[in-house]
Amino acid sequence: MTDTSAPRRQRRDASANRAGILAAASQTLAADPHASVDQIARAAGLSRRALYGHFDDRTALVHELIAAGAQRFNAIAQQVDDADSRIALARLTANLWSEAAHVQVAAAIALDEAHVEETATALAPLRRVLAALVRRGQDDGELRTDIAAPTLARLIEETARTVVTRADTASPAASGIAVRTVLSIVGLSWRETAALLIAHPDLMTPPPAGTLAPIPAEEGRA
Amino acid sequence: MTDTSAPRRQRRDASANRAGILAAASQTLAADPHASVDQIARAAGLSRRALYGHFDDRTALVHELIAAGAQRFNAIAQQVDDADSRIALARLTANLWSEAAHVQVAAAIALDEAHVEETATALAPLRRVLAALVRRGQDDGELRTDIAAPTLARLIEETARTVVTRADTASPAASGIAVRTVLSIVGLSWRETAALLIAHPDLMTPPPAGTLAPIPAEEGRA
DNA sequence: GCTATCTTGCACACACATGTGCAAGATAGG
DNA sequence: CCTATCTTGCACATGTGTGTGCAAGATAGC
Repeated sequence: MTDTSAPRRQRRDASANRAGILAAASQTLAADPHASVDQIARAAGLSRRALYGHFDDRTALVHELIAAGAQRFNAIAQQVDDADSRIALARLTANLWSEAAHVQVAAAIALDEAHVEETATALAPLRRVLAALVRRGQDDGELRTDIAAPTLARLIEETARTVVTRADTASPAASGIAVRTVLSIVGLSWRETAALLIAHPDLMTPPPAGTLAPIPAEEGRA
Repeated sequence: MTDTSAPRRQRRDASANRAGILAAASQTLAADPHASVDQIARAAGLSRRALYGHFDDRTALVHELIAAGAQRFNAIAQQVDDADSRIALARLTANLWSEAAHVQVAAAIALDEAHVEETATALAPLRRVLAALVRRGQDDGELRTDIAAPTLARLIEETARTVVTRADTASPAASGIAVRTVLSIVGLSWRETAALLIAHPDLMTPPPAGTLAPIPAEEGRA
């Protein structure tokens, strides 16, 4: 039935509220992965009942958050293509950080027993990029070789997650710390890291807005 | 009433069961800080009801775990007194690791909203040692100075926790990875770390049993 | 201003966890 | 072997979270 005379469109405030719920959930769950549906709804300025009008399930809501976060994660991973694995790693971290507000949720939820598996599959592309990066870096003698590639990759991931999850996103110095931490894990001394960052000043100044975020800027709400 | 003719002593199996509950709780909560009392009791081979015969509260049980873990933590911290802060840090990590089975709980619980504050105060001595160590190391030019002391101390702590919490304790290589990770965070290159570990082979072979655990086998209860 | 859409608040039913009371059974230990 | 101690299983009250149904009210949008 191609119902040309559709009874009526979806109201605009409805989709705005839906987006608001996602934003609120992102914030709330990043702080506490076990936050209740009521907490999320309240944070979005809606009632719990209204939330269930937009999402079938609590898990449906979480699914959507993970999907969105993973998409950003993976998109960032695809963009990195520096010849030097150390630069690539640094850029990956820095770019990832610039999206910290959007990915903190995924990072936090990744620790939740109930959704580990889902986040794992969602982040598979990023994992592949990282694994390849580490392997290549070790072959080229740029990264440490005293730790096996898979272990090192995992270590980078866990460390990065820790920094992203438990850092003050607001602080301007945080980005630098994240990058330095990853490069440390990968085997560089802090002076080597400093030299590398001076040689590549673009690492600390993320690409102009738009380049990194192909996802339409979701308009903010109250 | 100094009741000389005490009705009867506490049975021996009772205290054994109490210890069993603590051990089970340690294991279970390390894996999932939100594990139910029933899960813990079952893991100890007892009924939920029996557990409440040994502990007033769920929190009472957690309290005891945190206290025991923190005591081990802090005892280890006190023993480290190397002149070189890098060696001290490495030894601290290695010794801490040798008690990993006992401290994983505290590390896991430390992330739980409900008990952060308690673990924070319980681990205060360790934090002080670490803070002093970092400050001294920076003054002596042994540790990186591009990150402020408090931040670096926090970074070390978070990283160590991550490794302790999310590593395969069984693997013999894990200890080495933990030490290398901490030294990396602190600013050393992986080759510097390797050289340091070769120069101090005692770091990778923890002191003989008994040296590290001055805690007397906790006898009977209150 | 009419109406379909959205939100709200209240009512449930259900599941799960905590903590307690009590009677009946097992058992360590004198 | 006797008995105080311990464990067990059940029932119960309480609290919290999830998901749904329904009627009444607000409001966007034609």
